[in-house]
Amino acid sequence: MKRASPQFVVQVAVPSPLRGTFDYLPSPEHALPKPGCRVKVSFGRQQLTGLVTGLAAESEVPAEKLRPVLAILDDEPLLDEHLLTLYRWASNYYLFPLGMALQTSLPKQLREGKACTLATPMVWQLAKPADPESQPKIRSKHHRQILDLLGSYQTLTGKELSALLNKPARATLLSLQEKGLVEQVPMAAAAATAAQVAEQPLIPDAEQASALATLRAAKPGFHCFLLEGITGSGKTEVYLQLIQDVLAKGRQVLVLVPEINLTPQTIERFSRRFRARIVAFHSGLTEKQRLQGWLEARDGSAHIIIGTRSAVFTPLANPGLIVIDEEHDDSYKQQDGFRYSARDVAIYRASLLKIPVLLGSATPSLESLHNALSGRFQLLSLTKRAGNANLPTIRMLDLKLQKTQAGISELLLAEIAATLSANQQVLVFLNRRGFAPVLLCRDCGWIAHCDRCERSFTLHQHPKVLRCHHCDAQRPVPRHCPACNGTSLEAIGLGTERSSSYLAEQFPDFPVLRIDRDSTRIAGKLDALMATIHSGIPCILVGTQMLAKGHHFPRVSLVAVLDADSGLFSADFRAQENLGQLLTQVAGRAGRSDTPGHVLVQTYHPNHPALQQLSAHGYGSFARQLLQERMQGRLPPFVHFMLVRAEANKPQLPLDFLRELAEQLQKEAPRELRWFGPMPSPFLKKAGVFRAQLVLQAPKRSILQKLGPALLKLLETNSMARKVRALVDVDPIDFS
DNA sequence: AGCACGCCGACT
DNA sequence: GTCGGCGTGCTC
Repeated sequence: MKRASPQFVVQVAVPSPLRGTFDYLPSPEHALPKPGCRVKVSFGRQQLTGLVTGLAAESEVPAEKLRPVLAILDDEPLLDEHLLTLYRWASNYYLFPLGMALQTSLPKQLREGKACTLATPMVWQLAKPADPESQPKIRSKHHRQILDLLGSYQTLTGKELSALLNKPARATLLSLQEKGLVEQVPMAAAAATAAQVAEQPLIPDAEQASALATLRAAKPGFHCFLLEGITGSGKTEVYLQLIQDVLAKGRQVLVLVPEINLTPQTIERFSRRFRARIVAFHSGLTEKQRLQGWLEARDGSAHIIIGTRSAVFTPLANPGLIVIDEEHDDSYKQQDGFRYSARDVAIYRASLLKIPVLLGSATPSLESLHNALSGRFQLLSLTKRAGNANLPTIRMLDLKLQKTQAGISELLLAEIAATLSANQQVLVFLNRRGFAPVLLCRDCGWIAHCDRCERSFTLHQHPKVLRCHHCDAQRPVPRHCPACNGTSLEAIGLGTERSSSYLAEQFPDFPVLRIDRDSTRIAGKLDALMATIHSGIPCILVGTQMLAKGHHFPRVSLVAVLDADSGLFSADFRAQENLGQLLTQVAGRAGRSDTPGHVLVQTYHPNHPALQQLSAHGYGSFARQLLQERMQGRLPPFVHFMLVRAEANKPQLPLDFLRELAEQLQKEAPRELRWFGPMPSPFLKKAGVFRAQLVLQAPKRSILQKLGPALLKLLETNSMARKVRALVDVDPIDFS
């Protein structure tokens, strides 16, 4: 039966793993909620906070099943139409439920349905004089100081003023307010006063100037630029000067950085340059601060928004530019749940917003490089180091000709000694934490291994414990072999603890600083280590990737890579790309000031073409060569992957599940689709769960995308669906 | 996911 | 006798 009056249904995305949105009736006593507003609804037996994604004239669901919206939580949309479209696209592209995608990137308080009426912070500014002729005289020094500060900073919060003056400012402010000299205004209104430049930009060199000229010459609208600039070439200066242009037009800038780069120093560099409201989303924020930053970005009072992966979904009132620093960094791809790539989402967002996006890296991903070389992105290059610093020379050190102890060859030992006595610092890179990756019984061959992951335990000495690096399992170190009771337990292989303690023995007069996830677990420890390094005293740094990214070590003149070989012969087709990026990034730590640096790479394969190319011609040429190989091997970025993984507590279930899936999917599969599997995952068992996977490959993303809905339906209707946890990873980077 | 219903085993 | 194990069903 038809309804008498026109009736709308409200489409709501709720935080549930179920796909699609759910229809509700508008509540009779309220107005229709607008798309983008949060609502409270009953969902099964629970009450949830959902987001209105649209209104429809009618529902496909039988009318008697429809329940009313219980409450409307926002008068005005929390998310604008653009952001809603972006979320919808991402949910669709990454085959992840919209309601849950929304949930992962909204501040917690908003997810939980709390009101978002956080008071806009008030700031002080100079009042417009009512009568310029009759300015009252300022006698108090304290009064004068405050007026001067407001004169130069334009707006400041009471807290900021107190901090600048180093004493409470509130009483003085109130008295100045009484005299009509200062006034308090909400932050948002204050933002109308544009961001300003606080520190003069550096003078760009010829390459920077040319990159900037290209960036500035671009017509308004969506453009994607790839800034390929070697370490130390001044990419950040290019970002800053472009950001300055955008701020001058009164628009906001979103800057994405890898987690490891979001340090106080990065934020400080931006705030030194610009007198602007900068919001940084980092892990140290309280929920209240996170919400505050989110709201400031949304209402436009924040000019610059810096954040990691999830910041790509920050609402922006007036966006003008997106910058993605270190665009090759794997941390832009979320590895669980909503498996989106913040880099790709950012590019799509820029295209929706019709604004430019600037990707920067010393070691661009092959995806971006391919886009740049094929003309989809515009390529900008910085090939020279700023100032008089030179690029370090890279030398291979053939381990076949050398004796090693704790992974360190005699020749390297001598180089380290020479560097230290020349008052320089040494960086030793080894991408493995702990003392040794294997504990072996020499008598019977027993190996300490984690039965939840079926992988060997890593032996740690500080504290002395066996740890599984794939789950959180931990065991005491046995004194006797548990299998044969023998005493010939031996640590096999190499970790940062082992190399650093050996180096500490060899160089007792110099500090040996180990920098990895273990040694920096305690808050403030990393800062303390960094302080020692920056004091400039000769010392040895031993560390993992943590050392390779972001930090500048001006006094390091020797970089040693203990083991380059694991990246050369890996089954993972991205291993060489990652090795090249890692080696180049570590090498870039050396010789950044006036001391020339050099890099020693220990390897059993000094003539491996990848290493040769890298050391002789640098990453740029190495990466272009790899692209050729990827094209011939029909690998990304020339084809695209989608990975379906199944997990269960019995070894056979995931495989059976995927076999059934593959069989049914085959009926729908287009000709261009290729299959790999189903097969057990290379990393068969993780934290006690057995895993299998099916990889789909196609020459175009759209082919995989078209398969999405059918795939999801099959995952739901699979006869084993209740016993198996299945997930889809679009554009996966981790196949293990 | 989250929650409830429902039908079988070892405990105060 | 019941407390609680987790298989199964459902969510506009």
